[in-house]
Amino acid sequence: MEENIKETVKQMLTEYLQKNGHRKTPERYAILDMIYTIKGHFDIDTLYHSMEDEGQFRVSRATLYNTIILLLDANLVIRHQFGNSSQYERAYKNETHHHMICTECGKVTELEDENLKKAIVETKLKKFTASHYSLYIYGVCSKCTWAKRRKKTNNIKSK
Amino acid sequence: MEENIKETVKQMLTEYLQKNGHRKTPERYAILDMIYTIKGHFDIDTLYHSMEDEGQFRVSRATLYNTIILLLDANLVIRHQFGNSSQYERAYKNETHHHMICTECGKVTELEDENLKKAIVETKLKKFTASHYSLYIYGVCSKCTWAKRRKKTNNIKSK
DNA sequence: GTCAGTGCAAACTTTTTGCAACTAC
DNA sequence: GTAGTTGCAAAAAGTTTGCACTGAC
Repeated sequence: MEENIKETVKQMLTEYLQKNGHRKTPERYAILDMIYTIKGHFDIDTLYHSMEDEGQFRVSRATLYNTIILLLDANLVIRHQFGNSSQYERAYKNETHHHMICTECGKVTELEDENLKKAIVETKLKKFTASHYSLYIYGVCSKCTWAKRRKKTNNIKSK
Repeated sequence: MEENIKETVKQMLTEYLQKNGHRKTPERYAILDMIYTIKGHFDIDTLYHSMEDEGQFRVSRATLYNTIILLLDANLVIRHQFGNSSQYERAYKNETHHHMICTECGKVTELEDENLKKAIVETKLKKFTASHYSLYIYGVCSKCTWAKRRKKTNNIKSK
């Protein structure tokens, strides 16, 4: 099943490259394969090291940046922008999910909610053709809620 | 009315600073004032120049970064992360809106939709206390849709 | 008077760019 | 053969940090 997805996205890349007059380089396929091996989010640096360590295929960071742009355009990867650096994740056969981001510790938790998904998809947009979306809910995770409460109590005590 | 908002946020900042044992520096109030003068999004660089030009108050970039962190914590400013640099906007009395981002030209359009807003706010979250959220809808704006269509036609012709 | 806060410059991180070498076509 | 790609290193862009000085308390 997983292998099936990899084969499919490989074909999608081939089609995309052909249609747009780009070359089918081994680097591009190796990067795509690695991305569809990683589960969840990753940034360029993580991808760079994964390629070398697990993927046994060395590519430069420049090539990673170039290739990611192609893959974004081919709808094979999506980009997120929480934290300092861009985060990416595979786009094909990856259920759309929402993100809860803790403003205290930066932890990102994924969230599935059918009603919410439905509401967003059904929203009518003017002069715009939507392809995908990202919902980020900011707040404080349970762990940090307790940490914050402790801190506040201490502040009061020390006064 | 606008002045009223500025007065209110100034008071909110004073309260926040007092509660957390921070000093009431003129820089902090000048920055807050400038932020509530700007309509819409801004990044640090824009804010830096606005302070000098319109606000006639010179502050260093370091202070801007420091102060923004305080204002985020005080819920007086919210941060967005589209594009390369962080974008900010005032938080108080600023209706929550959603964003449509064109993946071709990068243009960001704001969107108001009551149903959508309701659906998001009413979503129950586990182990998480939400404070605010951001919805980014990616796609192609009408202008770029036409540009893309033209390009495609040309490609076919040239083959 | 003291220490939090500021300005400055240097450092750091992430991303982009220019160019020579390479290779898919 | 040639133009699209790659790797490298330098540059750019955005943000953080160290430190001396300043000013809010």
